[in-house]
Amino acid sequence: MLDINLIRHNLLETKRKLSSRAKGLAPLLDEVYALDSKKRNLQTEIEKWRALRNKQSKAIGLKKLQGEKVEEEFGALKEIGSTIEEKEKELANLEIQLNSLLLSLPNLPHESVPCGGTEANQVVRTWGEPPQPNFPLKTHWELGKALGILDLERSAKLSGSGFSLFLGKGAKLQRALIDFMLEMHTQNHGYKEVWPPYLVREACMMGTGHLPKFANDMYSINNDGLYLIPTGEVPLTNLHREEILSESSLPLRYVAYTPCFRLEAGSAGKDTRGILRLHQFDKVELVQITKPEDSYGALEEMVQHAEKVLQALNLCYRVVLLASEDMGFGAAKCYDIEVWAAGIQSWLEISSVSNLENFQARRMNLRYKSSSGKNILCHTLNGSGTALPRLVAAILENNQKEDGRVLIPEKIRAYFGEEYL
RNA sequence: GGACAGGUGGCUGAGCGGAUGAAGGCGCUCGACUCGAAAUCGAGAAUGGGGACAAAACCCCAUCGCGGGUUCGAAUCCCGCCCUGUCCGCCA
Repeated sequence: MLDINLIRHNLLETKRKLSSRAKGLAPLLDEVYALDSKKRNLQTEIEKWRALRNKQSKAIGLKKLQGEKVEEEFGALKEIGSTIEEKEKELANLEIQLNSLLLSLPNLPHESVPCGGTEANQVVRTWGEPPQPNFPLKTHWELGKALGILDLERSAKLSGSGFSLFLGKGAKLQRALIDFMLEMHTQNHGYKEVWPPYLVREACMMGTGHLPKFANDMYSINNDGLYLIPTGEVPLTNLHREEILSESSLPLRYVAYTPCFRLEAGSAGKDTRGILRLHQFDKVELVQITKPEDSYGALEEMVQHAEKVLQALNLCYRVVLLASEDMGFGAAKCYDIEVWAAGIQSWLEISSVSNLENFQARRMNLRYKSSSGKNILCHTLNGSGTALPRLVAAILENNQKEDGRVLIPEKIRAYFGEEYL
């Protein structure tokens, strides 16, 4: 959520920044501005009436205590009461309009973010070399099927398209990769391991910004109003919703393995082969909660934490700084990490690391008490460290041998136990 | 899922229709005493918002789990919901 004070005092600047994300957003800010001033006028008026009522009610109480008659004063006060009630309804209405508008606006891009669409994305660095063996390369779904570790026919039988089913060594590989990544982030990068719920309340989804705008992308439980998490970011970031943290506890670093559930309503027909786009997939997620002045340092750090995973697995990747129009809803700045998949000859987005600044913190009222005694909104960051299906796809396709076997990266053999799939 | 008991400031805990934004205690901050500390004494200290202002002081409003209702007036009475605890049931 944007800071209403920013819109009040720097309307033009805010409009300019927001416009770089998508066309048509600037007029909404005019609307916010108008609603807000209307709201404040009405609020001031109501408060004057309330002050009057409080004063007179108190006077009645005093009189009554002294045994004086007070009944004749009730009429006038009752009238004030109904005036207030009427205006309060009007105010509540304004507030709902204003709030739903504010909740639907994306975050402002950081000044270092390039303006434009995907064509303006910048490759920041590339690591490793795409493998170029001298035999025809198979895709991960061909390899998975041939090795008997990935059965997409049967996952469709169970759940329809957009699900995966790993068997035997394929299943074990999932477990090994999860374990490997959790160990790395907890032991080397200072994250605290968390095993959170995968169903959360509506308030959590509001807090991270997945609601109200993206209800159509999520699975919900109509029995009790809970939502299946689309990413581990949701439970991790919401851990401290509505809290005032102590300054010394920051930064907080959390890592969790979770499954992720996405309806993918808007992506019908995209990435239909293999396991590149699923309704349910697994991910190791990193989250940091920091002081405002520390968040951009933390962002660079987190990208490197995710990179370490790919480096350890010896997978070629590149880091991309996303342009303003390509970033997610709440991000002020975002890096994607794309891993090379040799079989399908493509870069796969395997991690997305974002600084949300105080966008989520404002929604979830997440603050810390500074040494001066002030309560200050925290900054929140999240990033995948990393997503599993695309990691598996990359390992399969990049490490395949001519005879169809797949070499297990050395660093996870301790977790996996064998040299080949 | 059922029954009962609860939800009040950083914590504990009183208040159960009016002068209470909230007693007492603990903790915290500042000051006095002290060579220093402890003890003692004094003072201060919630959050959000609006107004005014260069800014602060200041004025006002809201907030006692959340949302409604009754009332001139609600932490207090009524209704609904959420959460916590205990017991019972069910269950991995």
